[in-house]
Amino acid sequence: MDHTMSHRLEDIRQLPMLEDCTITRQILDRVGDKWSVLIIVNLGVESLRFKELQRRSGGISQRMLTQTLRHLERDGLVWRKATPTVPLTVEYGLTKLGESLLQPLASLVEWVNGNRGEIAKARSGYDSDHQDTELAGYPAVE
Amino acid sequence: MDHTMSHRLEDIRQLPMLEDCTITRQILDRVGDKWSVLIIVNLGVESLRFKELQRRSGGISQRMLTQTLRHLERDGLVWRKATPTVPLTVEYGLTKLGESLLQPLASLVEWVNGNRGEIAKARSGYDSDHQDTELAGYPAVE
DNA sequence: CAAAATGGTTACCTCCATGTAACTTAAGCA
DNA sequence: TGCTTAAGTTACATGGAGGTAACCATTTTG
Repeated sequence: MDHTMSHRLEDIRQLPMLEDCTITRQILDRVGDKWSVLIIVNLGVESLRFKELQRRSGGISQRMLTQTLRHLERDGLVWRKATPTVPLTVEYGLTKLGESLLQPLASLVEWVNGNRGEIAKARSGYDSDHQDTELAGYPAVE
Repeated sequence: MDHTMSHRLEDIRQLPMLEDCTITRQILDRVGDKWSVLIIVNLGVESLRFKELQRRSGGISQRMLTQTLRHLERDGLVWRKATPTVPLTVEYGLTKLGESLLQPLASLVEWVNGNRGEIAKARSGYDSDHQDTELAGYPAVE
């Protein structure tokens, strides 16, 4: 029983759908942007008002927070509820769809946490082998 | 038995590690960049030489392909094997670590594929509610 | 009276990710 | 002679992501 390409995931064959797939790229962009994941995770803990969310998302500006929230809301991951008090009260939270994204995100983050050491090792190995040909300046390691 | 915050993932409590965590951000950047996931997926199918990898990664330039590969190699996700033939022969493939990332990535891509419809619906709903306040020009939907 | 707080919007600036195109080396081929 | 190939590197240009700061309305607090 010769099976040279043994333990690859069977999922893999489906993944190349990604090439022509605009929406997948857009969601990956969202996952990759500077604030979305952090916002989603914070709202995953509990629903929050704008300012409180900002406080918990260390250093995000009002502009970026609104922008990020608008994107997430547009994609149906986050809901927004404004109460016309004075001053205005606005609450944000995850929709069902947003919550369903927590699992895949957690997989990713857990992968990083589980492989932090190996990544760091790979990097310092690579760096000492390539001291000359510098790669876009990473600050050493870990 | 009152448990107001019922069905949240327990993982969530671990996730905020992400805030101070440079390396997580770096890996998310990689996931979010334009080519890394595509390259990883292609190499997930089989190891490939440079040109063949380029052909399968529709439209990537030599410059971006080398750059992306160098980053992935540095992080220990991809190996590179150069054979000093003439012209030079170089083969790329996933390391064990790289292969172990396929699963989390597949989760994400599958999430997108499974929720494509709902996302599209959310977007058109949002857009018709906010025809005025335009969000960074998305091209309609799906 | 002035400052703070809430939830934004708008204008402006900068840096980096990405794209394009030319150049390289050594051999094979017509 | 000169074109092609493989696997890059280098220089240059650009769009957009992201940061900073000012401004808005209204009410409460000092």
